[in-house]
Amino acid sequence: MYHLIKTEGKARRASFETVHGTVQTPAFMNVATAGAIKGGLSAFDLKENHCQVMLCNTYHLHLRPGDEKVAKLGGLHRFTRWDGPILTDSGGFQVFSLAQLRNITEEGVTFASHLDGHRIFMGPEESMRIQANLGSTIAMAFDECMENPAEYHYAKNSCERTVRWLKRCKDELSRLKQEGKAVNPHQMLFGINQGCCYDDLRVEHMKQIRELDLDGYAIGGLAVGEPKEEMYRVISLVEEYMPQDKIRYLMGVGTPGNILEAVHRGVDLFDCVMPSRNARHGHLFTWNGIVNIKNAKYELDESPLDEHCNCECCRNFSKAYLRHLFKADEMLGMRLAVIHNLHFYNTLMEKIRAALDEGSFESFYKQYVQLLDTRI
RNA sequence: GGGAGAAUUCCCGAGUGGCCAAAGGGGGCAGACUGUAAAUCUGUUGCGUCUUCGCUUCGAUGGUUCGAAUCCAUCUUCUCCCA
Repeated sequence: MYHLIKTEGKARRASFETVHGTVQTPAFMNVATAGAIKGGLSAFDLKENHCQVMLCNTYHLHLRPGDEKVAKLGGLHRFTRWDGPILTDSGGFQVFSLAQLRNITEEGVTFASHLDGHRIFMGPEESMRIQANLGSTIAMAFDECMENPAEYHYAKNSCERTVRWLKRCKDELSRLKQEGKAVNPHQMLFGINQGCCYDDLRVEHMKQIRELDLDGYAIGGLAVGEPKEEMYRVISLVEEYMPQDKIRYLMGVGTPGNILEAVHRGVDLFDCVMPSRNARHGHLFTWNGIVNIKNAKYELDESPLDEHCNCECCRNFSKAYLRHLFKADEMLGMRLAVIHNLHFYNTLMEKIRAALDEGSFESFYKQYVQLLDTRI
């Protein structure tokens, strides 16, 4: 259940109730693809770093260890020991990002496993069954995330099919819940808007999926190569047609600057691989800008990564030590870096929420949009 | 004591007369990363006013040659084999 607390311009401060707890939005979900944050963080690390929602992946968990096994083990919450909300991505994006050897039909998609190359079929029903086994708080609809740019007629057909798939997802999930086959009987379903950068397709698709009265709505197919101005334009366009009383999720986005811009345009929820992946590569977000910790200039730098940050890494260690850990390929380096970046993202969201609470979001936006965009 | 072989740019290691400032790794330096197969990918790595240019470099010194990392002589160091 979505409760809008306050708005400032398009920006929304809200809370979102789930059976696994309430999410204060705007929020950033921390990506734990295979049930763990890459870099060696557990659910308890996430809790300590102010994570509200963990995101796991249908496709990956289906392959390994297998969703039926996860169900036998009591579902993802019990399995990972994360007791907060979990959102599972549907597998639609993997079809797009694991590009090789895929064949899309009305029924679903056949594609090659990245683990051993064996052919996998996944359609709306399969995705829902897997997610029901995983027992996530929120299931995502099975969609097609198109290449950018996509040819207009292809995009139009794809959007129409995604609507049909969405209806099948909704039907299948309610069937599973009715038949007691969902680990989480209160599992929610979010629909995903597509349409590339074609305005009429985006709008038409949004209008159609909002009719289905789902628990939340996502904007998909962005940040896949288009210029960021184009992304912002599409967000603003689609936002006009999104229900006011439902949570809005911008999938896979993005940089701190992207997130601030999207909140400014009315988005509530985000996820992105960037903080964790970049952290593993030594690319760190701080309130003074980007730090590439591997740079030679930090060799003798005894100061913390970010003096304004309260994470385990910044509270205890110097840049010189962190750099050394990276150079020496010590696992601790990656772990500390990932902790820091996630803490930074989660803190960014806290600051955004605080600004909205105080009615000072507009000035916060003006103060940070430049900094976050050009320096971070 | 006798014999054989080797010394290459930060490291390992190709190269045996011109197309060699010298392959390929590693390391170094820098950059990328947006619903996560990837601890991955890209660029760069002798000096110079960084150039279809010049200079210096392939253990050292001297020589052969129009031209040498590559051939010859001597020296130095190292490895292996026989005593």
